[in-house]
Amino acid sequence: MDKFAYKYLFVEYRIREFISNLEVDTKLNGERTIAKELGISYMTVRKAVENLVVDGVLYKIPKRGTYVADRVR
Amino acid sequence: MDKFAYKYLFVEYRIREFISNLEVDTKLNGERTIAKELGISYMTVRKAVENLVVDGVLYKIPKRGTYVADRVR
Amino acid sequence: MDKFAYKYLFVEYRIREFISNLEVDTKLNGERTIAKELGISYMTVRKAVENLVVDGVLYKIPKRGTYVADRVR
Amino acid sequence: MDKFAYKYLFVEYRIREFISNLEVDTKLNGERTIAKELGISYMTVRKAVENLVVDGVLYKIPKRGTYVADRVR
DNA sequence: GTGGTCTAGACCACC
DNA sequence: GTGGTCTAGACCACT
Repeated sequence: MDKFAYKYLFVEYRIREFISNLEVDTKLNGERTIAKELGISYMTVRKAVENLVVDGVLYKIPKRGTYVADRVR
Repeated sequence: MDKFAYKYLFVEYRIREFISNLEVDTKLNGERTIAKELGISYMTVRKAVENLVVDGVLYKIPKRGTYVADRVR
Repeated sequence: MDKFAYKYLFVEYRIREFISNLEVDTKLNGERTIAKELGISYMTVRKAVENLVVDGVLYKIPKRGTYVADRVR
Repeated sequence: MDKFAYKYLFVEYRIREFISNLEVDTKLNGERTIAKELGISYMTVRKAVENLVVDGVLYKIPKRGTYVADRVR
């Protein structure tokens, strides 16, 4: 983790790793749950997820959840 | 439209009005189409739609479209 | 209040009214407090304040608060 | 810069880097100046700065300037 | 000079 | 066709 300039880059990496085995449209755990799992703050997870949405790796449906998109590599 | 300080506020109002009759998850026209319909630039429509996404009124799935969310009013 | 198409327009009106007597740079109550005072949801206040920031009537300093700006008319 | 998927992510990174040594409430250069310095368009800088404001890293006072917020790291 | 809005195009990746 | 990014200008209000 030391090699990441920002924590959220680390979180992004971990999420990418985690979802690489998942089907497209799989629902992820909530951001607060992920935060607890990684022992990291909610805001950091929020930022990481947001970036992954921008990257097209995840997509969000408000009030429903975050899902694996089709640009997972 | 004259009563709106900014065009994007006008666009927000028009979209809110338009979708008030629509079911959740209804797909909207593309942003470029909306721009043409309103005789307004694409980037301005993007800003309005983005605001409505922040408000939880719409949600976007990248490369797929923009949809009515469940926080309409 | 019936004459407002959206609640947040009503809230905007009330806030404008309230701050019209205040000095520039006066700190407002928190958005959740305002929500309770008006008996209205936090999200609605959030939206109203956001619009007033866009209008230059209020400005926000993250983690610190919302303040009366100099465009109060 | 090549390692960033989008220019605005590069700009975000550069600004984060730049302000990491600065005091809270330090005023940044104007967005057009930053754009020229980085040889990039004004609207792209605006998007990056907007993201950093959402992140709580910067805050803006309209017509006055952009400042370092207290959530720097 | 500042942030804010707006235009009228462009190219990209993906579906 | 979709959303997303980006450009290179413009005009505005206010400081």
